[in-house]
Amino acid sequence: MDKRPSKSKTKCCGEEVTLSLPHDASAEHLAKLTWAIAHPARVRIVQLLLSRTSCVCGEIVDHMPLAQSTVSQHLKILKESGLVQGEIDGPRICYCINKKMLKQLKRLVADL
Amino acid sequence: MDKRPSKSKTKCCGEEVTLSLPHDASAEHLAKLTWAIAHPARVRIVQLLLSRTSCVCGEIVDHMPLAQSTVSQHLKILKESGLVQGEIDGPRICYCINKKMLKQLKRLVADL
DNA sequence: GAGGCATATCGTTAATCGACGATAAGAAAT
DNA sequence: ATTTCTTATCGTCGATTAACGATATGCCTC
Repeated sequence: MDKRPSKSKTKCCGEEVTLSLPHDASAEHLAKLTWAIAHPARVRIVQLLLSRTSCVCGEIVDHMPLAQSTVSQHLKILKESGLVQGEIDGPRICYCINKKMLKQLKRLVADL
Repeated sequence: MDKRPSKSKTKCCGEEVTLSLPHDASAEHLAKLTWAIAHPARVRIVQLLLSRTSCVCGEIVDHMPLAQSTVSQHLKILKESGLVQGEIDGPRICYCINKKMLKQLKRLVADL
């Protein structure tokens, strides 16, 4: 997105209003993190992972009204956001919240 | 979404695992609120509205590399989420953050 | 009432999401 | 090595998003 000429608005008064907001990579970051939990199923998964002290795996599927493949996709999204980590534990995979990322998300939202 | 038979998983042990998570309307609510800011442009808008003590309007367009109609759509989404309110101010429209909603969002995220 | 701005809405398009079933891949155990 | 169980990926489909330009709507001013 934002593939357009950027309209860099020097306007007139020499104030150099490059883009008004300070480039803000944090905006992108916040958007990415919030997007990860911007779906009821993913909120549920996060809550589930938090309620169980640490990791779970196929249990998640049992606790959701969704097909295994769908849950897997949601987990992938959560992993890509960094909010969730998956570690191999024998034949199954053990998911857990990345506390550091969660804290980051909380901070970013709190600082709004 | 969630148009399927709900798979209510009584499992076996009489523990009545209806759906594991307590119906949680708050999950939906959180998902809805986070979805509203799950886009860089919308994060920007929220930040902009917060930086200016209160309302702004077409200024938003000037500060974003997006077409007016696109910004308008993002504003619509933000309004629908309740995070932003728009009040008519003569010929133009004055947008401002709904502090109450923002607080709610912060609370929901913080309580994760 | 006509003309001007400021916003909103409409209609379109390409891209992405969310869901599924079916199939592939990986590790443990037989 | 084969089976079994668990998870990931593929391919599909309908719905939704994000973006645009063009057009409609609303309110002031003249």
